[in-house]
Amino acid sequence: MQNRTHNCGELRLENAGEKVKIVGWMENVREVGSNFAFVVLRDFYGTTQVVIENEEMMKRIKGINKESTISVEGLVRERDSKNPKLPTGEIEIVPEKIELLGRCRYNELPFEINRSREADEATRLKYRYLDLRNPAVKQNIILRCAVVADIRRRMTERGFLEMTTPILTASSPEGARDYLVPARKHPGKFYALPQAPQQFKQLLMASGFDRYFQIAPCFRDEDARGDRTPGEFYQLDMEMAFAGQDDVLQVLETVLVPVFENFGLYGKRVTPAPFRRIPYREAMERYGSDKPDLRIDLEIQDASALLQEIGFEPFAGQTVKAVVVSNFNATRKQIDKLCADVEVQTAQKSYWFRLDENGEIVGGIAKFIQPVKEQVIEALGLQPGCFVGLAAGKLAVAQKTAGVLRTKLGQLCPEHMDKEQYQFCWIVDFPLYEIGEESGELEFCHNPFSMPSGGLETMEKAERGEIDPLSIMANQYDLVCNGYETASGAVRNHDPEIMIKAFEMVRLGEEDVKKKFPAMYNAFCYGAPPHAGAAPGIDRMIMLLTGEESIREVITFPMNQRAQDLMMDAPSAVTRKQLDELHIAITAQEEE
RNA sequence: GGCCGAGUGGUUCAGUCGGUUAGAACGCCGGCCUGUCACGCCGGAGGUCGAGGGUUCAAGUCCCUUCUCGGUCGCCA
Repeated sequence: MQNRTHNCGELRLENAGEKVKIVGWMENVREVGSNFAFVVLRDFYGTTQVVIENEEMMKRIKGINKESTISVEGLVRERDSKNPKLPTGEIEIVPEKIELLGRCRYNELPFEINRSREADEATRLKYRYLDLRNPAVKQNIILRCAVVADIRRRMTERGFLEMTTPILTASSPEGARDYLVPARKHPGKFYALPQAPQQFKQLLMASGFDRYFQIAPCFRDEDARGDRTPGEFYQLDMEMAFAGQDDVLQVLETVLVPVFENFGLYGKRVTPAPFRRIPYREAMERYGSDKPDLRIDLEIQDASALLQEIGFEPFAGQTVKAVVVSNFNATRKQIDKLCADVEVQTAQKSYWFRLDENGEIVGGIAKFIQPVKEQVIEALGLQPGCFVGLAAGKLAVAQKTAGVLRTKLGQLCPEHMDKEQYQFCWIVDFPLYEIGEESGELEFCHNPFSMPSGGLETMEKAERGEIDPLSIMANQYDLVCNGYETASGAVRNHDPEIMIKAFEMVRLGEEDVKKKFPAMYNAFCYGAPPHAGAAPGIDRMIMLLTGEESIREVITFPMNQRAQDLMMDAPSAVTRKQLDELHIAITAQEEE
């Protein structure tokens, strides 16, 4: 027999008596007698048991290290003792011929394949090809393939064309740090890897493509987080011509809900479309975050007027935000841990007190609350058994701290957080401008591509000083799921005149627009369609679908926190000749 | 770049107040075992306690420096 007749996951009782050939990795050998053993053969599809019953085969097997690849030809036989936990647990193979296909030269591996998830992460990344042999690790990647295929089908069905855009492109003047690529033919000049195909997809709209999408690689030279891989990531980049916010939201809702229902952990427990739309300011006020976890039923209340003047120093003259938790029964130890965690994450202190079962104010800052007890109970709607978490500071700081407090309190109280579901919402009406923390001047809040709400009229009013620039909203939206930002998009600014006015507000002008976005500015001067789009992050979506907390678990070959590929040893030094060709001189060299 | 945590046989960890020969589980090697499936039983090998310096009669343990990994803040239009 040349090729395998079956894979390791498909043989069943009805195959008994057939002569077959299977191939795979020798996962384990269980010797249970002098010339009697069970060999577990594993391939992509599953595992199948091979039974060794004579001296010849025993010798053969003993000469082969585990994790070698072998082929086994033999007869399928019903097992004497079946294993109901395995799909192939009713049969075994009685081998006539065992061939060694690829020898594993080591009898000790960096980690045990089936327990690789417990191993040190750097070791896993270095030996990622072994880590991926673990079916539990491989499963996330398989799911990712299925999800991407499903998204492609759904987008294509809706008339979106999948188009690729350049990977070597121009450095973009704003946003994250670029990855630069030296241009051999142009000494001193550089390509950049795109942070997103943003400008290209908008140019496609100007070209008359009506609906575009791409599973697009994006490159940003920024530091990693648990939910953010360094270097590169993928997004479902999409854009629609002659379309507005409602069109984009509707497409994403109808594409993503079935994806989460079919591939997620919680079946049909997915927010039905249309999702709630929460204005940015309201989200900050009620949830203390622009990516609220709506699985938590707690909301933030304002307690500034109530608590500012009670003589508790940290509250004096500050905005005070409160999170009230009913039927609270966590321990003192848990509360202290909670406050410590909040402080680590926000660099802000948080405060608390409780209204105990007897209606007494106790714990934390109780003695400061005591004098205004009745007003506090009334204003915050407290019942006996309530816990009140408090944060204070300038408005944004108090909101953000209370937001973290809210999330942690939700996670602490199962009664207030129904975890087993996907809760979606849109955050809309982001401010177009903000006062930059360093500059103290007006700056773009998010990105300069979004259409200001109200368009030209709004910008003219702002120009004449009739409205505060800070009150201008952008037609921009984020998709949030379970506290993660899963997509970001906008109705784009396709009008050169509005673009210039938007730039003028931040002390830039026509020349700056032309310089920063020459292609887009010029293209839009030749008749551009109104258009809108968005970009859900694929990696984060797979995290949500698999329940993984580390983004590295859903990427085939991830880099570590310091943006190194330990398996390929990237980044690495290059030869002098390569550098010379690229007209690159290294001025400062790290000790190596 | 700041802060927090971790680093001990191949792997995951324990190691008390500084005190005898640094332990366990899994893995590996050898032996036994004819229905295992996380097989079992017996025996064995395997350690520069991340690195360097210091305190001490004595350091895995205390102090200083440094490296590495993870988390977090800054950063991510």
